[in-house]
Amino acid sequence: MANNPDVASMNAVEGALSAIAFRANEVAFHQGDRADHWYEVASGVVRTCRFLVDGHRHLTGFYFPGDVIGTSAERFPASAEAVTPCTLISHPRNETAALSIPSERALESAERYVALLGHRSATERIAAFILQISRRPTLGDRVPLPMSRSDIADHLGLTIHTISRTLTDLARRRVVVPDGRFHLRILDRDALNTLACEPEAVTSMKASTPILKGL
Amino acid sequence: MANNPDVASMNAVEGALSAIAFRANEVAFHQGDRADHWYEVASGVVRTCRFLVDGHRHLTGFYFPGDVIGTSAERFPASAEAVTPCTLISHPRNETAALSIPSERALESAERYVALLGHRSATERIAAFILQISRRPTLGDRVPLPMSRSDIADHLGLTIHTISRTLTDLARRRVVVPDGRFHLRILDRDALNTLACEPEAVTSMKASTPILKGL
DNA sequence: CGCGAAGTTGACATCCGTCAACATGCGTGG
DNA sequence: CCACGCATGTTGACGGATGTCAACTTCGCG
Repeated sequence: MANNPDVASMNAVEGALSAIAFRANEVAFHQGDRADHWYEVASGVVRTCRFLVDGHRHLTGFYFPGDVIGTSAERFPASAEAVTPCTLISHPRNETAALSIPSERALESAERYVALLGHRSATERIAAFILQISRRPTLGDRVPLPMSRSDIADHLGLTIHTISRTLTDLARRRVVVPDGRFHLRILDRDALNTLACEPEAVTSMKASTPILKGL
Repeated sequence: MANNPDVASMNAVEGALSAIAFRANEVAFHQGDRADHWYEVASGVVRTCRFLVDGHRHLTGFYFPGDVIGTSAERFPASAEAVTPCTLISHPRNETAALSIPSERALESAERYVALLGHRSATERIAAFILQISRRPTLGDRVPLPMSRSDIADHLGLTIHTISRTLTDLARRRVVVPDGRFHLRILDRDALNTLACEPEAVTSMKASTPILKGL
């Protein structure tokens, strides 16, 4: 329902584009579905989910306006659900160009993600998460956080309790404070960067696990 | 040095193949190098590593004879080192066919890996790790474990102490026992499967993080 | 006003990392 | 053949971070 002609015309290069609106928590597509379309977020926020047999849910990512979903494989490796009411533009999957580059990017971000989940504390994960969101264009120090604690928890591999406690602690330390119901305000970006200490890969090194033990 | 003509001829479909031998801990290629060749493990075991600025090492995978390395991207996302003395067959990267499928597979295994690191206990990770190795063809219940504890730790996001303790515990419970210096013997594969409880993704589900809480 | 969902906070338990001591294996050199 | 030293692995004691359980609060909505 509620098509959005403005949005649809934004990218109307070919004829077959269509904009689809979703209510919060509606499912845009399911994991395993044939990916004969890919999607661009026009408005709202989307999450991609995988459900594991042990009952856990794993959110592989959040997608904001301008982001694209479902370009990397022949079938969707995760389902997509609306975090907020949102509009998606669906693109038929015939332009072959859209294939390899996003795939590499997906792999790259997967690797960064692995590093994040590997051995990092709750504070580090949350700091990195906030910074990641804050880094998208046109955003200043006011970071949207439209997803629930449970969504964040399932994305970072933590519990809602730890999320809550850590955010309270960051607020007490005046690093990021709540700003309205669905936003955070970054007060001390340097501190946040230090906390996150992004584990970017370096090209060469001899050290093993212990941090600069005997060096 | 020490080329292996038997191995080199095994796959000699084109002319430009070459087999290269490496001693244990030698580096086959570095992270960031142009991937104008890809490699097939002919003998021995190889690990792929990423080094993070915080001094941690992250092993993205282990490769056994028959496995291929470095097919997914234009530049190697990780360096490759010999775990044991090994022989690699290098293939020039011109056949375009080798690109997209392995890339999807890499992404898929990355996602499984993320699920593994997400929220799973040391025992679950180690059980899954052993099962993963044991699953390769021609292996029975005798699982090769040629890599050091430190390698396993850096792969699973644990410490060598936890690895050691957990293996001891699994042996005490008669699930897997040491079998020679570099092998394990699986005594109770069912128990191992239960412990690992492979978090295979299912296609639909409503549950959130808590395991079947109110259902 | 009341109810349920979501979030916060506290008490407690548990897992795993850290520190430290010791054991084992292996190569080198006497 | 043994002595020694270093790398690797094992084990124990301990503490801290985070999950679990439970109580309470807040918010949105009828």
